[in-house]
Amino acid sequence: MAVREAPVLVQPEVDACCAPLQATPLEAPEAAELARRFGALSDPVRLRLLSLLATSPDGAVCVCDLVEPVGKSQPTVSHHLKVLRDAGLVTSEKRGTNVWYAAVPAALAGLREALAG
Amino acid sequence: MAVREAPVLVQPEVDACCAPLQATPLEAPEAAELARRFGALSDPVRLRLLSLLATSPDGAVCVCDLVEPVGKSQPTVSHHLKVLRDAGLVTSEKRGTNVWYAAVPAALAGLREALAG
DNA sequence: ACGTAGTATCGACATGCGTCGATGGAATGA
DNA sequence: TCATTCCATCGACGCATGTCGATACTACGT
Repeated sequence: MAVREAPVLVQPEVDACCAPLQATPLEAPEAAELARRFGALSDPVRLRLLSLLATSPDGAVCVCDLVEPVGKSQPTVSHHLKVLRDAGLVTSEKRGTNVWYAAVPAALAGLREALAG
Repeated sequence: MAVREAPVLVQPEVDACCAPLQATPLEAPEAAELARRFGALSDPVRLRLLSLLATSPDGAVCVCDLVEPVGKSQPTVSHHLKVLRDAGLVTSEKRGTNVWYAAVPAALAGLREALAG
């Protein structure tokens, strides 16, 4: 928890998954992909982690500073971060022995559009 | 599947669950509630059902017209509709022997706000 | 009263998922 | 070289969830 300098993580490309629910009836493949992404948001621990990243003034947070706030074991936090990363909602970057995570705003925007009216 | 007159369903009150993820770090109770709602969107069948309701020109669809499009058994469709209703994303109304379901746009808007940047 | 059609519920099964302790692996400092 | 710190992976456990067939229930038509 010592003072560290937060790196600025590169934001990955994000592919806009699906058309809005209200546009046209969702087909099976689109629905599966959207469900996978919303599934990443369907756990309270993951939402809190994502919120911690999104509200970080530096834009990135070290894993070591994520474990205590959510009150789960280190392996559990690592697991959830992996789920978020696989869903494209966060990015990570190794910096020495530390790993920094950052939210991907464009990915959140993409999900928002799927819910657009 | 005969021609039926679609009723206009009353839209229920929706309580704005949570502040945006980017506003302030999500606390456990808020996170649990948000996760519950996103969990309702984490299944492809439910997303397709919701999309069918949201794209219906009449604003409401009879259950009997939802079973075939999603390709699941009637009990399974009934189960998913219940999950969506418990999450406040859809409303239902009995009309004779039929039950009509409609999307709740305000609920979708609430989730969109939680993702707002 | 009786049969029929439309939904919801029940019971059961398989699978997925969250959780943790233990372990492995990489990078740093002594 | 060795110990330490940080993070990811593994293995295992219990619980939640998606799915279906069978069944119960309600409203309607005859």
